[in-house]
Amino acid sequence: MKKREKISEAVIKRLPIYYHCLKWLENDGITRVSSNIISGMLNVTASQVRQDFSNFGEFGQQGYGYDVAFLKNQIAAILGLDKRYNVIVIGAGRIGEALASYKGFKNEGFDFIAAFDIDTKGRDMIGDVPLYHYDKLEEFAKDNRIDIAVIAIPAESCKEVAAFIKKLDIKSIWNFAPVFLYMGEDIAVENINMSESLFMLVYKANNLIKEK
Amino acid sequence: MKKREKISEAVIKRLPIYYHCLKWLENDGITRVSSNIISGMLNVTASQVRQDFSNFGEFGQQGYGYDVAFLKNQIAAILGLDKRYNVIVIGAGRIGEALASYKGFKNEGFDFIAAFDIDTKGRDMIGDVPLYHYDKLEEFAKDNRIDIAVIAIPAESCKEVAAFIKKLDIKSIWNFAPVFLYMGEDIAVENINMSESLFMLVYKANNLIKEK
DNA sequence: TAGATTGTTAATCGATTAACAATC
DNA sequence: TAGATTGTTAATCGATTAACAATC
Repeated sequence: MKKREKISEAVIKRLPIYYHCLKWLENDGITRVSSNIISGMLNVTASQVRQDFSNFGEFGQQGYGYDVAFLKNQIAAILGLDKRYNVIVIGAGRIGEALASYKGFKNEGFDFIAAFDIDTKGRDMIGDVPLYHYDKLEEFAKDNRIDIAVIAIPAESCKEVAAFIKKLDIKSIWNFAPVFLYMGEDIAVENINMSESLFMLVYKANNLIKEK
Repeated sequence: MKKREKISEAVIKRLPIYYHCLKWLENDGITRVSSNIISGMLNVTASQVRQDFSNFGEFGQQGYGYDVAFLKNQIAAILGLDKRYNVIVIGAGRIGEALASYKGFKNEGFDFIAAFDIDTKGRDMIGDVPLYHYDKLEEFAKDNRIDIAVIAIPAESCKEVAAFIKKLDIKSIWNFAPVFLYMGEDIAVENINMSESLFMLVYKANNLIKEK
């Protein structure tokens, strides 16, 4: 992997898309692909595909294209998907429950090791994941490596919980609370903002016909 | 509202953010705001704020700024949030259940009127929303106006269900299946792709220290 | 070899930022 | 009026696309 300068957000956003595309090709038994074919499968130009990849190294061969399995692994490595991650969920409401119970994450390298809530409602598990009172989080964090904390609680307490997560020295927050969370330089945050997405959908639908 | 040419995605993506910001100001009893203050609250420049708004009209006053309530309503109207929408959920698994049960949408103008699944598991409601067998969808669509269909099913059947939704003449799809759905010009789609978001998070976390 | 396709440089396009006249 | 802040034009910055030499 080439030494990377500063890769733009736009490029990074496309990496998971390439990754999925390559996984799909691999599942189909296809071993070889060109930037042109990728361009046809996704909403990108062939030029963009080559430009994007060349940020990280030279993964292809002139006259041949790219080896699907090799390229997939390279992109996985760039994204950090060659490692496993320990994940906890804060908030055992419906969203927290859905996330903790979803079986698909394990395949991708994400192990959901615990869930926490201020009210466990008598449950001690959600799906296969042990559920603890939120009070136990600090102790749990001492005894376990936690890579990612999922926030799945109402907006009100989101910032407070995020600050606590930072204090526990967890480096990544996946935020489902309807709040745009910005935590500064030394902690990674991704916000899933459903209502923003829903509003965008409505805008798009209302402007379908007008656009040409 | 000014006659709009072609507004860029980048601008549209910021509208829901402005909207939330203004709602927040309004709740706080603040009646007046400048582009400079908005810039301070969000991750945008004052210039960008004014540039964005001016795509749709002249909402401010020199020397004064913007009236919060007025601006909020203008943006709501641009997004189409001045109307109500009928929503159905396809898939009564954990995600579908979480969405159908979430009370917050009603406030924003979204009425969840029904859910459908190929296996209702003996339930006839999820939350306050009636649950029907998927077979009943076509009939239901004849008797009811459906503005938005939420897809909350596994990846495999997503495209098929999406095609059926299109056939029913529903104009918007909010897709939670882990598939990038592209449906062409005459139907609006928003994809909530959780695994892409999770991958981005991992990339960000792995590149925190290196960046500067 | 001839054909195909990469990686990269240069050209274009679009979005963001800066600046400022207009004006409340 | 003087100060503040808009809406807009021009300048800058960055990302996308096109083109092509290198080479498998």
